[in-house]
Order: sequence, then C-alpha cells, then structure tokens
Amino acid sequence: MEEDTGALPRKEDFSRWYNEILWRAKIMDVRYPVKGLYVWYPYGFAIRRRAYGILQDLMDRDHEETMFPLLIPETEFMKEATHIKGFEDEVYWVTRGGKNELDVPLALRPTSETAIYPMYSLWIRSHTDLPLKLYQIVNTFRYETKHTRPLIRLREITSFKEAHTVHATREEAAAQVEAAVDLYKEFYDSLQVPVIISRRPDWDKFPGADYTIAVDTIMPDGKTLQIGTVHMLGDHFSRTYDITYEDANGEQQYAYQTCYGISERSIAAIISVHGDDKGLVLPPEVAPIQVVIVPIIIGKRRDEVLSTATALEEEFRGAGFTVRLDDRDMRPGAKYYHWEMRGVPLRIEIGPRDIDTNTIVAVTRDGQKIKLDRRGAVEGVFSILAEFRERIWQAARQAMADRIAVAETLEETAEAVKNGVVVVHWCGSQECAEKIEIAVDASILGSDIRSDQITVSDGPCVACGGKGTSTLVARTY
RNA sequence: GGGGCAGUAGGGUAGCCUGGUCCAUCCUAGAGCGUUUGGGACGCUUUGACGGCAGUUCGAAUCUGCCCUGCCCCA
Repeated sequence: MEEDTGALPRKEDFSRWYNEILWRAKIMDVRYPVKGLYVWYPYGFAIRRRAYGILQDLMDRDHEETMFPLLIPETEFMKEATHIKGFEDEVYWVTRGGKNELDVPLALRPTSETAIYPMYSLWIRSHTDLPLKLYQIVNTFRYETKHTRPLIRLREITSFKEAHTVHATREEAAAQVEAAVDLYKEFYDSLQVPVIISRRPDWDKFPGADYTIAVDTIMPDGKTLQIGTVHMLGDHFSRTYDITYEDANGEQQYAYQTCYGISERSIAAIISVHGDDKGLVLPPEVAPIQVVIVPIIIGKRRDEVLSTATALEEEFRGAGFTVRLDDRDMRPGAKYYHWEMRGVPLRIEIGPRDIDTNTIVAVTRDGQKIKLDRRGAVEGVFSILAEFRERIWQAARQAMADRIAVAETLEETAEAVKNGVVVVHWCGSQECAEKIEIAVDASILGSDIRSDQITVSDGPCVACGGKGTSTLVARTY
C-alpha cells in the first residue's frame, strides 16, 4: 500500500494508529532486522532535527555541548554500586576486539555518568571551575527485555540529550534541578505538548540519585509517557569518582551533581499528542515543511499557474518560511492527502480561479479554509500560523484535561485510571503504594505535582486513611 | 519473565494440513508511454517474492530442527 493512500486506523485504536503513522508519514522504518533498532526516514529525522534544534537553543543558554565516547571500561562502570544495580541487566558488552578477548570488557553506554565523571574528576580542581554544565546528544544502548516500540522503548536510543552539571553546594545543585525542570517545561511548551511534572517515588528514582523529578505527558490511550527526567545526584557520584574542588578557604570539598535527560520520546509525544485520523499534525516550529503550495493546473493555463505558484514560493521563502511547491503530476486531492499525512501546517492552493480574482486559498492542517488577497498574503500567513499553533495547544490541553480525574477511593481510582491519570491522596509509604498499585492495576507516578491543570491538596490516604497528599496514579509506557 | 499467533514482491493476500499441475493473484506499489488535474484520475506495456541457516527428498513456499524478526495476551 502506498504510504499515504487509504485510511489510517482511527486514533482511538492508538497502537495500530501509531505503528502505521510512523511509516506512512515517513518518520521511522521499523523493518531494520535487529530487535529494538529502527531507522529514521529523512522526513522523520528532519522533524527530530528541528525539535532538537529548539532544545539545543535552550541548553546553549547556559550549558556547553560536549561529546564523550560510547565505550566505557568495566572497571569504571562497576564503581557506583546503586547505579550498577539499576543498569547491569541491560548493558551490552563488547568483549572481543577482532579475534582477541579484551582484558577489560567495554560497556556500550546505557547512560554516560560513568564515562563522564572520571573525566570531571580530572577537570575540576577549584571552586572557580564550578558550576560546570555540559550536555551531549548521543546514542545509548539498553538491552530492553520488555516489548520494544519505535521512539518509545528502544535498544538503541538514538537521540539521548543528557546534561551533567557539577556544583559547589547541595543548594546550588538543588537549584539547578529546578532550573532544568523549568527548561524542560519550556521545551515542551514550545512543542505545544502539555506535561505533568512530579517527583518519582523513591523506589522509582534514577539509580544513584537522591531524588528524581519527571516530566510526563498523557498519550491518546490514557497511558503516561515519561518524556524527561531530572535527577539530584547529591554527592554519591562525586564520592565514587573523586570529584573534588578546593574551596575559597583552601579546603578540599566533594562536589554536588545533577543530571537530566530527554530522548526521542519527545518526538513520539509530538506525533501522538497532535496527530489525528488523517495523519501527523506538526507545530510550525518543528514542521520540516511549513507551507506547501499546490498548483491547480488546468491544461491550457498550465504555465500561467506554475509561474504564479513559483513567484509565491519565492515570496514565502523570502519571508523565512520553509516552503515546498508540489508540482508533481498528480491530482490535487491526492496531494492534499499526502501533505496532510505529513502534518504540514498550511496548504496554499492556487489555480486559474484564484489568479482571475487575485486571491489565494489557504487551508490549515486543522481544517480552516481562508481566502487571502494575493497581495499581502505572505504577511497574513504569520498570523494564520500563530493562530493555528494556539489552537493545537488548546486542543492538546483539553485532551489532557479530559484524561485527568480525581478520586477519593480505590474503587473510583481503579475505574478512572482506565481513562487516564488519577489524582489521589497517598501517605507516602511503600506498603500503601503496593496496595494501591495492585488494587487499581496501575503505578504510582509521583507526588509534588506541578501542573496548572491539576489542583493539589492534602487528605486521607486512599489505602490507609492516614495523612496523605496528592499523588498521580497511571498506567504507564 | 510466561503464553499464543505470524513472516510469500513496496503493500495486501491465496497456496502449506495432503511436497510436483505454480508461469500465483490483487493493489491506492515501482518503471515507461499517452491522456489528465479545484479532494485519493484513466488506459496500455512492464517489474518484482516465498525471513535466514541447516536437514529430509528425485523434487521444498509446503515437512523437520535451530535462529532472526514482528504482533497480541498475561505477569
């Protein structure tokens, strides 16, 4: 079947919809013959590039970009006990070089703490070296045993943006955690992806961290997708890797650290949050093509239409839009479906009728049809796209609001969690968490909720009736 | 982690149990030519596959074993 013909599965049938849209919108080819590894089509990669460009611009405000090696010697990898425990079951090992067994096996990084921190130990001497804030965008490998899923659960994460910061004091590190949370919020705001931020329960925090703050969004099937995490590492790693600095009084001190990451799950979120039954819907900021011009070619006026369309294309390009003139030999309707599948925010139609009346027809991806005067059309498109952007933001926020419920009892929670995220009061004990998770067949996501779509409060724990506070319960990816 | 189902051309399928009659078939697929173009055009010509490795056999898409990959359900 050609990639963009025929109907997509309905979005309510989310699993099938997601699998099909990936290749029909030319995002990922899942046919690579290794489990859990997928190939970016150029179009999908162009979306990735734009989204990560936004992320890098945010990071570059006060981080520097770096690049560390993929291979980590076992001797370094095995130093931090808690960290090892969290990752050792899913590490790929390189044990041979050519025909020789390696003396020291090399891990393919599942994350880069143990690659970066030995170097930090060498780099950091003085309090004037701090704070140090670096990030890199790299691939990482995890031998996932659960069901793999493109962009969501991968054995090779191709686009892991990980930041690693070092600070003189615990307070500064804690402040950096907050700054990173704000930064991630800003990133997802700019993708029009609404998020819920919360602190993960202790048993679910990053291996080796004091605490973890996570950014989640809600998928169309009501399950949550973790699309960013920020970890307070305290001085665990600095004590293991001997990251010390000489303070102003000439004394050696252990440093405090944070790390935080975002992966291509951010792209899965864009696709899933905005997409509809016709295909992708891309925010203008990440759309590889923002404006597509479809000329309506009628036999004898062919040259006239094409030259007008070409002139229009130049005007849009001159105004800074990424624009494509689709002059392929196809029926116009077929082109409409093609570009709708790919999520192009705005389509311009220009034909003999428009030339005669000196107008053009603009249609937004969410179906608003606007007739514009040919003169000044390009300027008009700025506000059309701004309004489009606002509409998909509001639609996404509404979809999230519809997936959030408040419950007072386990029975209510069990029912409501089928639809999405449930806010309940929980006392914070692991015993009660287990009771809740078993009773409602879902997970405790986190507490200390930050979301302008959720009101938090204190109240009796749904499991034991003791003093509790608002906590998120959800089915998760 | 446990269980089940499946893999045939770019996509969708038949054939498999009962090995040969198979030059499979369909398409919104590709290539080419022509006519077309305001919401998925049409005609003609043509291209292309049995997931991999081994085994059984005169002969394997079909039977056997192992592997790889995908999907669904349960933990």
